[in-house]
Amino acid sequence: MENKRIADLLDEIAKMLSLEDKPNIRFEIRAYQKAALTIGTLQEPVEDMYRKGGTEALMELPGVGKSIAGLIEEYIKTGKSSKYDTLKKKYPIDMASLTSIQGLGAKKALTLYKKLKVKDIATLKKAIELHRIAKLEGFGEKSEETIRKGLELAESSSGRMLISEALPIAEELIAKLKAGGNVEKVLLSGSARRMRETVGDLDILVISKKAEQVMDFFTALDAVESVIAKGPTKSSVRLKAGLNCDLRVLEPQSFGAAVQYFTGSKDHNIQVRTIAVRKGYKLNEYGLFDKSGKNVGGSEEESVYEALGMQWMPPEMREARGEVELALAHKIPVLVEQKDIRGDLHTHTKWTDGANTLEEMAAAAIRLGYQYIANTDHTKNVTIANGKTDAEFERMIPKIDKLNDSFNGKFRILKGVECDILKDGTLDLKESTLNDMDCVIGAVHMNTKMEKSEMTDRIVKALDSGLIHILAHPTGRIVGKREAYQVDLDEVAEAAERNNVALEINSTERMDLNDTNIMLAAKYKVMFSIDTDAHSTNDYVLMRYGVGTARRGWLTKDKIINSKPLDSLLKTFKK
DNA sequence: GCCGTTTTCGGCCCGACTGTTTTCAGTCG
Repeated sequence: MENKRIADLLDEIAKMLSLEDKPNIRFEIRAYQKAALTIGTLQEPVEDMYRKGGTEALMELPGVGKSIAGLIEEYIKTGKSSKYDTLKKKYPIDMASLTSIQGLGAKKALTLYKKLKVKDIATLKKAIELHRIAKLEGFGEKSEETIRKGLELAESSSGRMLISEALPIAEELIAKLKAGGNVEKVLLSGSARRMRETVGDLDILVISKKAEQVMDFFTALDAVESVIAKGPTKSSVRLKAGLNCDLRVLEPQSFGAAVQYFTGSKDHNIQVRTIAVRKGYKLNEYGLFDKSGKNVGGSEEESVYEALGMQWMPPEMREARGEVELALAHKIPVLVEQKDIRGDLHTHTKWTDGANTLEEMAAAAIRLGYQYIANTDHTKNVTIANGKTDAEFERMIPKIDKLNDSFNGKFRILKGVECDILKDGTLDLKESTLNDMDCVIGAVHMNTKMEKSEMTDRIVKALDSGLIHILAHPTGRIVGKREAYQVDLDEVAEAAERNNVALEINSTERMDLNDTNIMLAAKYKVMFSIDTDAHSTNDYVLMRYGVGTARRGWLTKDKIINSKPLDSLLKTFKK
């Protein structure tokens, strides 16, 4: 039983509870939502916890008490929940799908069911086609249009965009807002500031005395497709690029609280607010107010946390994963930064499937201030990428040596290879060839549909060869496109620790390892390598997203091999 | 339904915008 299934069950119960007409039901709803969140973000399978420690163990989880622990027990044992079934009988609606549509919540969904027998996406579509929603009491033409558009959006995509696509869009909007005048300060907040791998929308905050002009300017920008809402403090638009953007105009004295609030995450904020309440404050987006109603939050985010007895923490950490406790203890780690990165250890050239020559890749890296790159082209088994043989790699060695001579010691190309890990866990090149390389990356590319134990053994065997320095994209996932293959990351991390192999944080749309897997792997004494897997000189810019992901995994500089100077990097590569 | 450095009972984060109705419920973040 996956945690997600249990979390979804609790979430749907919460949605159905919101239809109940009972006093104080909203707190029960919140309790189910909170429990769903806890379980949804848990690393360890809840089922394992239950098998080991029963309902007692479940009740240790924040937000899980006697009732919900009992419900989970029932669900694990029988695959059913009587509470869920009772509610479902009363509300036989596909709540999860319907409420995922923007502008449609549980209450409206219920009305649609009662009046129009809408119970899922298909029946909703029909109701819209027949133009029946607009005629309902409490609805209207605009409501129907909102739901129709929301449905369209939900169907056209999952609604989220890669951070590497969204952040440049946000930065362009911010530049426009600054250039447009009337603003004193502009800042990106929301999940993009937290560097989540995908973002659902953009949240931009400004300080301005001329809110109306700013809103007019913003909603009239070329990048805007349509205006969803427009008010004096908040406007919301759909961008042509395919995502929504909110703009909020704030007062200088509340900017700190607003930045804190809108950066989120929501769950982080709930924890921070709870602390505020406990200390006798009230925290909202306008400030941190003491009992006399005085705003003690200030114009900076730091001062809000400080007033609450907390240390400021990087936005990437704010996911309610224990950072609040660390902040209260003033033990927030110093996370790796982009400026710490001294080189890129996973790059490709024209020789296999890249777009640039090695000379061009080196020149671009030098311009970025890097001390080194590893040239890691593909091996023969990866035929679609024009992978090379042992003999071909051997022949490259003198060429790279010659090129390195031309750098006069100021830059170094490491002789490398992205060696395919074959189906049986052996490597695609000979041991003698790999031993001639400075940097050997092991990677799984083919035959990825294996049993979990089989895939785990395959990778562990490759690591145990002692020939690999870095394991590339350890889980094989591609955001929004390809699921991770079945693999036991604990066993892989253990093997990496045993063999002194760094795990890659691949900065492309793979985002692999991702933040939670980094946290999982970091329980072991392993190092990480943040790489762009660059297939052209343009790809070097992706490094910031890999660094962002590493920061979301709470990694410090000393855990990142490519933050090391060349000589100490080469020492760690010596087997 | 959960929880406790104020509590085992009585709290639980909080506000903006929209649409429809005419004072507010629903939705969202």
